[in-house]
Amino acid sequence: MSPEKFIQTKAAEAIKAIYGTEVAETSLQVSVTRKEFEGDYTLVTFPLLKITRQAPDVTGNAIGEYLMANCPEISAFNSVKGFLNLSFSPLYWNETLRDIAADAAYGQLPSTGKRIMVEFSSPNTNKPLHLGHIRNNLLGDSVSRILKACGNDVIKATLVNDRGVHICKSMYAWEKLFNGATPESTGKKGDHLVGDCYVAYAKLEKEHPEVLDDVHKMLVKWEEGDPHVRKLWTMMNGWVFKGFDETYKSLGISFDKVDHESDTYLLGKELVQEGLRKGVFETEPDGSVWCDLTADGLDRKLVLRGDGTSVYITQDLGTAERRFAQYNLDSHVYVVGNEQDYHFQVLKLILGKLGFDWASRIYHLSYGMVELPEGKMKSREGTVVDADDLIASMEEEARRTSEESGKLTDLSEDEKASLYHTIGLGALKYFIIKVDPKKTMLFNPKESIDFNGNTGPFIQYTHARISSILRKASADFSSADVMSAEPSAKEIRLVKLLGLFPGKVAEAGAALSPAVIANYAYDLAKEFNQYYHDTPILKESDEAILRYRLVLIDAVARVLRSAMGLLGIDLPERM
RNA sequence: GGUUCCGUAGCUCAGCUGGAUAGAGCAACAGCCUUCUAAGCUGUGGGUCUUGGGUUCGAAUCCCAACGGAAUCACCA
Repeated sequence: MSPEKFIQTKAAEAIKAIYGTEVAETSLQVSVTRKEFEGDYTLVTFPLLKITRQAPDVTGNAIGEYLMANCPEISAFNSVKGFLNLSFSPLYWNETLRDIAADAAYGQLPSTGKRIMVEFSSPNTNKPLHLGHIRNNLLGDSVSRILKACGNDVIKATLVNDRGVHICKSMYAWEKLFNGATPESTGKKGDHLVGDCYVAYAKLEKEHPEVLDDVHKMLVKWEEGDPHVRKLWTMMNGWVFKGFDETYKSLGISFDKVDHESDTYLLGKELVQEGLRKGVFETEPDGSVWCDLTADGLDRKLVLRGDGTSVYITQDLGTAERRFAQYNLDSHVYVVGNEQDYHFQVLKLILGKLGFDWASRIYHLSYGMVELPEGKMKSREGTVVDADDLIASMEEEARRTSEESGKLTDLSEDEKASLYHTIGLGALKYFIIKVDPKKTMLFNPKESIDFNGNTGPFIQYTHARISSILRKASADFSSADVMSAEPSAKEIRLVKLLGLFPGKVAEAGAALSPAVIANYAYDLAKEFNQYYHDTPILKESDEAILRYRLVLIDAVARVLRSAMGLLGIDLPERM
C-alpha cells in the first residue's frame, strides 16, 4: 500500500472515531511534506474544517494524536495552519525498502488483461529519418514500454508510407539524373541516396514544372502494376529499408508488426459502402462520398473520390478496423505529430458513427514539432537535422568527454565504441524525452546536447558510481536484514523516492507521457548524488549499517535501470 | 475567420487531477578532488508564473476574456 493511501485510510478512521462522520478516503488530500517542514507526508486539513467545526490547528492535533496512538507506523506529527505533517517510523521505511529489494520486477504493475497497439514511426520512403522522426520513434518506443509496465499486452506497429506521388518523385529523379547510381557505387546509405533524389527532383520541378505530369503518369503506371516502374520502386525502396534498418538498430528500436501502405491503401472502401448503407455517408452527384461532420463542429469530410479511389482517411479507417478485429485490441495509440490533430479527431468521430464501440479507445499521442532556432525544419531548404549524423555527433561528444576524464584507458576499442554509443544515445534520448510530448521543443545544433546537469549522462554516471561501489563492496548483502536499521534522513528520502516508482509508471501510462519517468529518474539520481557526497558508504565499520546501505544503493541502481529502461536508455556499469 | 495546442528565471524545461515561501539544469559568479568515479557536490544572484477578470479559506494550476506564438480547417499523406 502506498503511503498516501495508508494515510487516507487511517485518517478516515480517525475522523470517524473523533467526529463520528464518514468521509470518502479518496477525498482526503495527502501530499509529500515540503522540505522546510518536519515530516514525511502531509494531510491537508482545510477541507475537513466544515466537519470538525474547529480551528485548523485543533483539528490537525486531534487527528495527529489519534494516529500516533493507533498506528505504530506513525512516529510523530505537527500541525501548521491547515497542514498536518506526519512522520513515519523507521519501521515503515524499512518495510518499504525490504519489499522493494525483494521484488525482482519492481515497477512492473499487475496485468490488466488488455491488448494495446501502439503505432509509431511510420516513415516515408523518400528521405532519411531526421530529428522530428527521432522524437516520434522515441516517444512511441517509450510509451510502448511504459504501457507494458502498466500490465498491458503491447503490440508495436508501424505503417510504412512506401507509395504515392512523393515516392515517384524520387524514382523519377533517379532515372533522369543519377546515371544508375546505387548505394554500393556511391558508398552512400540507401535512404540518404534516395533522399538526394528527392531533393534533386524538387530542384528540377522548380525549373521544369512540366515534369510533375510525368511523375503522375509514373504513379498511374505503378498502380497498374507496370513491371518497369514496379521494379524500380522495389529496388529503391529496398535501399531505403536497408538504411532505415541501420538507423532503427542504432536507436535501439524495433517493431512487432510492420504494415506497408502499398498493401493497405485499398482498405476502407467496404467501410465506405457500409457507411452509405447506414446513412452515415452521402454521395454527391459526381460520385464522391462525404461524411457530414458539421453537427460536430467540424466540416464535411471526403472519404472517397468521385473516381472511386481512396483518400488518406479511407485507408486509415480500414486499417483501424482490420487491426482491432485481427488482434482483438482493447485500444490503439497513434503516435503522430500535432499537425494531424484534426485528422484523428475526424477519424475517431467517423469510426464512432460507423458504430464501432472501440472508437472511443483510440488515442492520438499528439506531440509537438522539434524546431531549430531559425524555426521549422524544412527538407527542401536543407535545414533538417539528420538522424544518423546526430547520433554520430553524440557518440563523438561522448568520446571527447570520456577521453578527457581518462578513466577508461583499460577498455578495448570495441568496448569503448559501445560505451560511447550508449552514452551518446542516452544524452540524445533523454534530451528529447524529458520534454512534455505535447510541447513544441527547441533544438540548437550549435550548442551540442549537454552531458552535465539534468541529462541522460548524469543519470548514467550516477548508475556507474553505484556499480563501482557495489563492485568494491566485500560484504554480502544479498540476504541482509534491513528491518532493524535506523536510517538517516537522507536514506529515508531515498527510500521514499524509491517507493514512488510504481505510481510514476501508472501516471506515465495514463498520461502517455514518458517525461514523467524521465523527471522521476532525475530526481532519484540527484538525491543519490547528494547522499553519496556526504555519506562515505563503504567506510562504515558497523556491518549491519553497511549492509543496509548496500541494499539501499543496489535498489536505487535497480530502479534507475528500470526507469531509464522504460525510456529505452541503457545505464553502463562504468563510464 | 472557426477549431485545437502552447505562453513559468537571460536560455532550455519541471510543477498544472487547486494547498505552505513557484523548482531544476544551462549560462554568470564563489567554493569543494591525499577520502567509495568532480559527467559530481555546496553556495550567490536571477520571477508582476503573458495580461485582466471570476470561482475558492487558498489559483502558476480550474472558468471567462484579451494579447502573443504554433498547428489545422486539401478530391496531399
